[in-house]
Amino acid sequence: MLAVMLNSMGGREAVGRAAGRRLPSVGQARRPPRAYRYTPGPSLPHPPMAELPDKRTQFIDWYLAVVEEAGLSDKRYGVKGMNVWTPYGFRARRNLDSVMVREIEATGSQAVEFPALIPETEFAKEKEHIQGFDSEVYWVTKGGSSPLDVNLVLRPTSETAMYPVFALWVRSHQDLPLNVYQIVNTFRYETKTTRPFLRVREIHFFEEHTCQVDEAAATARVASNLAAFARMAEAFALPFLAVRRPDWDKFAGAYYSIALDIPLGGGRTLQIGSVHHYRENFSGPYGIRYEAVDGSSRLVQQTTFGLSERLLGAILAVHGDRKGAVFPRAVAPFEVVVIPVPSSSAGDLPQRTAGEVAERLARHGLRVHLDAGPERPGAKYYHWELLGVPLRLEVGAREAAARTVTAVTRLGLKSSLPMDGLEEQVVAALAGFDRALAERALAEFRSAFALATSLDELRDSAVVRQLGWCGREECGHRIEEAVDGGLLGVPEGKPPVEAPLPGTCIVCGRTDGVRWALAGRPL
RNA sequence: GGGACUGUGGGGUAGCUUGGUCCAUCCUUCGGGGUUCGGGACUCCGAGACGCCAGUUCAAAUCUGGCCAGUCCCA
Repeated sequence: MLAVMLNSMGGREAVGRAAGRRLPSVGQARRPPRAYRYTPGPSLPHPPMAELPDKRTQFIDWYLAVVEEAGLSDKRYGVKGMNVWTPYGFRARRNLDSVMVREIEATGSQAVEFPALIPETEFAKEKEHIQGFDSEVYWVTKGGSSPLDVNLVLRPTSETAMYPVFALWVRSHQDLPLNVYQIVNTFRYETKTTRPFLRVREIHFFEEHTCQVDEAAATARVASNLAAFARMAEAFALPFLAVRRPDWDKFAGAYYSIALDIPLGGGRTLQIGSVHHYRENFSGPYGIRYEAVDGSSRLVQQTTFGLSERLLGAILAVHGDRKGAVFPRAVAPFEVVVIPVPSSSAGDLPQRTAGEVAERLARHGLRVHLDAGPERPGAKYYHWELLGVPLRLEVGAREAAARTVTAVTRLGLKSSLPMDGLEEQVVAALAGFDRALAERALAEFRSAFALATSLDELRDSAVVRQLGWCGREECGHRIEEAVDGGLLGVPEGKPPVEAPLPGTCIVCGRTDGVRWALAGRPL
């Protein structure tokens, strides 16, 4: 793993500084974040207060500003697409991973870890696969100064690393199903502009690979993966679509691919994961066979399930707002921040009480941070809102006198919680926050789709279009041309816009085999 | 893969056309002190940069070349 947690940096809880760059600190003095100015120009004598670009009209500027200002990733590392995970960003990632691990292991999958280097000879065994990845792999061709006899590929994904070994592991039907996953870094020589979390060259990758006894079992595994992802997405308050990609857009080597897509507004979409059915496309070339109950030798049927830190980008993109990041409880680096509100007459009472509150909540198992820094409370409010903490607790003289704390969620819901039973009240407030966040996201999700009945409607569309498609490739390409994007494919299950089945293909007007399909512009 | 552009303290910038005014401007930031503190305080003192390597020149942030990095457009 190249991701290294920065620790033992000296100073009391000083996790806020790395490599000379000021990071959002966790345990030390805070200052208001510097003003963000998104239109280049001469400095003003009095710069405006920190203000983010408008999310709707300048999405990518807004996104980059949030990632930078909230200190989630440091993109100043000198290699394109390879960014540094900061202490704060790493906390989010670890929480994200733990949800993925929890849900995939609930389906009986086991963690493994395969090497990062793959011999060219293995990499080349599946023809479509190598064609799909040929242009974006990193090669290791030398050991020291000597050229290698067999060049090595730095894994862009791990099929070709795992499957030769699977062939050794799988002997009998009793070895099946084989369900294993790993969370590792993979490498792709991305040529487009890279973006923190959304498009990187070193990918923090979750990949499950399975071998099944037959086609029906593999199909069931695909369904199980989709269900597991639905549970993850619920934890992230992230509405999504499972869409079967058209043949020309499936994963290199797959029999079919189901993509997990989210709308980003403005007709744009983001693929945050995928589940693939390989059938025997890989088990053939790699010789993954088993002896069946009847004594015959058969090839296994394979599936994979892939996710990455794009999920983190998606969470930022979907939930973030004009004040900055908004994290659902499951991924929030801190679920609660406690802020003492000093006053001249109260002495150290606010600090003391805030400390006690933080300690009680931490003992209750919550990820809590006490911001005891010297800044004024208002500055701290803005700071932690930018960083996306779900719940803020304010403790001042008023609260101390009334035996309460003031609670404000990141969505602005304010309440007064009694000190007695505070732990339960805080947990309830967090649950309420998650629900409100999910509702807000769902409302946005619903408004991101609309039906289209003619190709003209696809042009310059500000929503993702749901349309009738006959399934023919030539019609698909006409659709892609019209939206200036992609035919995402046919949604699994109910389409986003509830409507009776379409009568005709939007392109050719044919009536046979017509289904709802989605078209948008992938980010 | 092809093309265009850019690189000045931690972040953002002025200066570059016409080399000398620059031991480099301003805001922010960072360190220290003091007064403050219920939604981004103020003040005093201090710190920090011309992407890298060559070249031209009496003199280079400024001109030239190569490299590295980044951004945008096209395939």
